Amino acid sequence: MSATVTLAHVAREAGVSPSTVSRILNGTANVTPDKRARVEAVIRRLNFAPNVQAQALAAGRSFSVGVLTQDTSPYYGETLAGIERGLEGSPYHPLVVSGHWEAAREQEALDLLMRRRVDALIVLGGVIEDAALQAVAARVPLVAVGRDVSGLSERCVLVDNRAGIRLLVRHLTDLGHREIAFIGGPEVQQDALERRLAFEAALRECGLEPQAGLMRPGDYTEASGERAAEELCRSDLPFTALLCANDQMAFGARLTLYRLGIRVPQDISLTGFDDLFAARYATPPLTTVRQAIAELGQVAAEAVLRLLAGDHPQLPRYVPELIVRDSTGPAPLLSH
Amino acid sequence: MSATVTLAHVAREAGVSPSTVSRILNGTANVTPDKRARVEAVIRRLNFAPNVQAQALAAGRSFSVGVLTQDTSPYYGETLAGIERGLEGSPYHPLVVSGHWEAAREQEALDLLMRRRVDALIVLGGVIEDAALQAVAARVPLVAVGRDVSGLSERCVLVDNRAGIRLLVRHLTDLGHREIAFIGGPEVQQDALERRLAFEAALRECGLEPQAGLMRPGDYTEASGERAAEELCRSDLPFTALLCANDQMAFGARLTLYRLGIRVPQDISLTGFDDLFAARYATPPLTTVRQAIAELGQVAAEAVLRLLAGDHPQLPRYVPELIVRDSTGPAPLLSH
DNA sequence: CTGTTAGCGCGTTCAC
DNA sequence: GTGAACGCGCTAACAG
Repeated sequence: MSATVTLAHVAREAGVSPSTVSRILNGTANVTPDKRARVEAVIRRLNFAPNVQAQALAAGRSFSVGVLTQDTSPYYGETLAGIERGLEGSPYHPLVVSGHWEAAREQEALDLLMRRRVDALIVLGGVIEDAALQAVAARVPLVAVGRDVSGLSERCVLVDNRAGIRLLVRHLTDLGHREIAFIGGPEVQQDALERRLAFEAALRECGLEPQAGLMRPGDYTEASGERAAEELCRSDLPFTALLCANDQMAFGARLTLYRLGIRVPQDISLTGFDDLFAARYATPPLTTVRQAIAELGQVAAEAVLRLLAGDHPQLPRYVPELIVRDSTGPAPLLSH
Repeated sequence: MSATVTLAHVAREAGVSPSTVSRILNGTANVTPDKRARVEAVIRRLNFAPNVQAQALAAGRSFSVGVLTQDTSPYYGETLAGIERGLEGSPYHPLVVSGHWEAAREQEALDLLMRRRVDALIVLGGVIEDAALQAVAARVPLVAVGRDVSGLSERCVLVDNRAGIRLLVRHLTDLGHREIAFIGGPEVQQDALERRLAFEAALRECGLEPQAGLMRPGDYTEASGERAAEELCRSDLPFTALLCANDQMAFGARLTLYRLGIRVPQDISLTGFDDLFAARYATPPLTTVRQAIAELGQVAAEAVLRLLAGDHPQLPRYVPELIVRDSTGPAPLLSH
């Protein structure tokens, strides 16, 4: 059990003071070339690696940015990948904790991150009150993704859910669909509510009236999409298109349609929202709205770095893009 | 900018010594009820949260376990979810870093984790030399998943790739398939090599001879499966089943088959390996081998906790299970 | 039971 | 340019 090498060991071995070693490590001041060479040699020989905890304690910064995520769905997986990429090259590293869409657990996660003295925070969604986020934002730079935190709007990376849903509805009505069913997300979440409202509004814009019987609640999971689609198909209300509030539910719905022998898109057109990586590999490939999730994560990370550097970064507004694939087609004559 | 509250503040405010506060925090020793009550009140009032860095430095343990993962594929996503679950309830938290399947970056990741003084390590796959892992294993408890590290075999959570592949091949031959194509993984990875060898062996067991023309290399990504399937279909060698070394490549291959108008399973039977969450939602649902990935992660995490507690946990051996879904069916008369 | 004294490993003044 | 001394916030002997 080789005892850990410390900066002091290096100093002694190199015949210099600890401060000198520290200076070389951080480039804090000039050091004679030969001394520097000597120290660097010792560092390599002893395989010295500075204790980050000690550095953090002494310098007052931990070089870690806390990330409050929610679950392990592909959605957050892709966002985290973006964050990792955004932090790459910087001395900062992400410390990820899940809140599981429960205010209490989100608060615990935030507490944990604060106790670990993260230098900054990235918040992905969540249902915790804005006040709690404002509180932590008062202590460290904070950027939120997919959620508009009151009082911190200029620190939020958002997509325009309204516009995205409208693109889908337009696309479907252009194809001749008039009876469009809808599976929504958990409305405790901002975006889920926005998408449902946007769906109803877009329908009206197209001269159609939302029908309660064609709208089912889901919770953004595949299983809920599967179930909701079942209910919709069992009811006798006819529809030729099924718009799901996110891709995962569309995947679930796809399974139900497959089981019932309903063809996509010949019998029913199917759409999602998010453009998860998997959407392209669905059968048939899923028509959806691109959120560029990974990019959102990366942008958030970069914004955090700027904040940490004392900047006041301008967060870009993201406009969703319609991605037409094979899961949508002309409306059939209503028959099933 | 409310200055951070320290243990010393609490002590002063409560009229006790810092040690007493520390004792109450850690339950290190008995304290008079009234003193304890007084201190706890102050803690709540001041909203005191101990600095984990300082605790780590003083106590010599950081309460974090490092996780070396590789990429952000669903495979690792599910494993990480399992690890998180396994650590839940314990005072330990995961610190995740990606190695991107490059020895150099994996080494960097390990260095980073050691500098952060993680108390233990969980290694997911990777291509770094065993020696490097043995080196870190000498400093902290280490558990590896999906990789057999020489000298640390009793610390490795493994699945029997041979057995899994054999289940698939048997399943296919039982269905009458004789011409089975194969898309393999990157053979720098242990499991990919094992699976390819197992495929050839299983074929022979069934009295069939592996045909080089029906075997294509992939890299475990959807895109590589897509491409490899294209090549296979363009070649004039007939086959009635396509066995992919993992689910993701099967998803990619599925897209190619869809594009070419080849029906699954009527024209070609398709199989994967891993049983990712998404396998059940493929169209048609994918026949595959269950690895219980999330469980593997959880088991690894629990093993690490036991090691940290001084135990010598016995890691269970995982036997893969064949999951028959709709992507496989009787072999058609060769025609396409 | 509880306060006092030392560090944990490093960064950072401050003088030299 | 460089070393000595001090402090970051907390835990752990050590006495009492």
